[in-house]
Amino acid sequence: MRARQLEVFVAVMRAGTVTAAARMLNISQPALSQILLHTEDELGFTLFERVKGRLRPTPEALEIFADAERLSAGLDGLRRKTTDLRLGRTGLVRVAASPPPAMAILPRAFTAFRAQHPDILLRSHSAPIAAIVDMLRAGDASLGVAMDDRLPPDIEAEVIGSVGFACLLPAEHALRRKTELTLADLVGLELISYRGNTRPADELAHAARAQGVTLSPSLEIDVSISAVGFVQAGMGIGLVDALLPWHQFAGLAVRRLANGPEFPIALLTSRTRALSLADEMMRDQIRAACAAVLSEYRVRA
Amino acid sequence: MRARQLEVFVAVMRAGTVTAAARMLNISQPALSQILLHTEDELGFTLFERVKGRLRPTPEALEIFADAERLSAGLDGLRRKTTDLRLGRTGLVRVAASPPPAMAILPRAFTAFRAQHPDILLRSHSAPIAAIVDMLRAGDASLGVAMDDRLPPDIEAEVIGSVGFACLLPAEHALRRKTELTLADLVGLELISYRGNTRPADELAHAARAQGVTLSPSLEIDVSISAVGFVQAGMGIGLVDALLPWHQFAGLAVRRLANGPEFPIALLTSRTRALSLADEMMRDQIRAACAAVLSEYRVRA
DNA sequence: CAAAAACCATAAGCTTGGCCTATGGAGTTG
DNA sequence: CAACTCCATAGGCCAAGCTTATGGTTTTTG
Repeated sequence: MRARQLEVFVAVMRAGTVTAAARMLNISQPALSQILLHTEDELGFTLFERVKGRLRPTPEALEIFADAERLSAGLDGLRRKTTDLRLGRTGLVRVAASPPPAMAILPRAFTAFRAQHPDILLRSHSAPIAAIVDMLRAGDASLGVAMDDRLPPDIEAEVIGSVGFACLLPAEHALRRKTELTLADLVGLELISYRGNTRPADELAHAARAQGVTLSPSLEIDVSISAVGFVQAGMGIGLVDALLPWHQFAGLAVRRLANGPEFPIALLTSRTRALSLADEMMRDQIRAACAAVLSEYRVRA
Repeated sequence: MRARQLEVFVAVMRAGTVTAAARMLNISQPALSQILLHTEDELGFTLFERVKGRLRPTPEALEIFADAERLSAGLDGLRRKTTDLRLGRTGLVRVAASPPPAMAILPRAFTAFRAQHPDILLRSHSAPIAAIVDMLRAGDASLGVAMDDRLPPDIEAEVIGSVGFACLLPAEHALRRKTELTLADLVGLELISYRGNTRPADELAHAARAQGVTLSPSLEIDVSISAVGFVQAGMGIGLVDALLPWHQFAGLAVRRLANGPEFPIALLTSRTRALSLADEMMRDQIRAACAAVLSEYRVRA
């Protein structure tokens, strides 16, 4: 039994006459009549008795009607679902990002995405990079945004921008007079920065060596945002990525670090998993949002 | 989405490769490949990523897989059901009959039917004729067997035989010497027979008048089988249809009534309801069983 | 009571779906 | 590197599904 035959049968059962059923399905009466006759021929038993030019359901028709109706409705539902999928009107996009892009880029990307596709569920996971990789592998997220492009081979990293470092000064710190700081300015000061053996810590150490200075981070952090509290408490100067919108936090002065290393901003996807259309649209939005955020930063600097 | 596309999609999801799926569906690999490609084209999004010659389901495919599988299974189930209906391997046949045919004809008809169609449920309702008509009208039974052919116009009655009357004698009654009785033999005796204003009572009275005798039923019954107890108790001679297998009851002697009226045996159907194939097969069995029973009676007589 | 309306079926013709066999290209493996 | 496996394409066939045109029945209506 083909899907069309099912629809025709259900329509005739509901409408009572072939003509009305044809109207319901927006096809001609002979077309529907043919399908119905052909269906009966294939089934091997009649579905309707023709009596005085009218149709009367046979017991067999009554017997299969309930199933036919259920299946027909199910097919309709699936068709609706697929058109929704085609138009990107349904689905769930999960993005895992480390905190700086999660706070700086995703809000903008999600806003633009939501404006275009109001019916797609969005989920943002703020996680350290190792967790992001795990989520991408497991399919718990289809997109990742991190500040590292050195990743396992099964993770594809597309660099969509880069940012330098920012120095977070306690509100009344002397260095706030300068609009830009260099590594040399920080020598001998209490520094709050990334723990050793991480990408940014290595890059910072390398840059310092290149510039002939020695830095001594006295407080190591894991995620840049956790520096906020320590800086506010006056425990030192935060030396962190410039991406996170630090100006949102009170009690901080933010200054660019000149001649420092750059963080790549990478869009991560699993090589073993395909992106849905919705994912791809979100990826575009993230690229755009990243570019927009970076250009704003450049203007401000 | 056509049913075939659904099946192909499910098969590919389950099999993992186009080739294996084609084997599952017993079609050629190119045929399945085409259907899959065409389906993706119609849907507007890809269901599988082709990577290194292999297929990998897209998130969209995963999203609709559950529904597709459910629907595909449902279609399979419906197809099985329809072939069962065609072959008469499923269904329910309900027959309403008055007690004499229910006891004399239906056992034989049901036995033959069951031998041919062991999977069809059978239901026998023993009921007075008015109830049979109601059941046929309501669809609670599709076939009826009664000993009357004068029925409302919406009930079709096909006479499939006729039987005369039988006289039920208490075990030691004097009349048992005769192999056949006439109405004249019964004059003046205590009779147990149908209540007035019923078809058989009228016919009996008419026959008696025609033969110039007067009968005086002293105990009126509704259904012939209820005569058994009264006859066994010696309350009189039962004058009832010859159809019911009276010889099954102990303490009775059965003698044919010669020159008495005949009961029609009628097969009843509703004119407003169609018969299922199973109903029609049962109707044939009832006709055959009736003929067989009547010929046995004739041999015995 | 006859004309109009409603209903179903058939006929002829077209487009597309679904299937085949044959073949080729791409990737994996012994 | 050759054999194997996998998927896609090409060309051809038949049946499904749709159209318009038309005719036969039965019911409704003026």
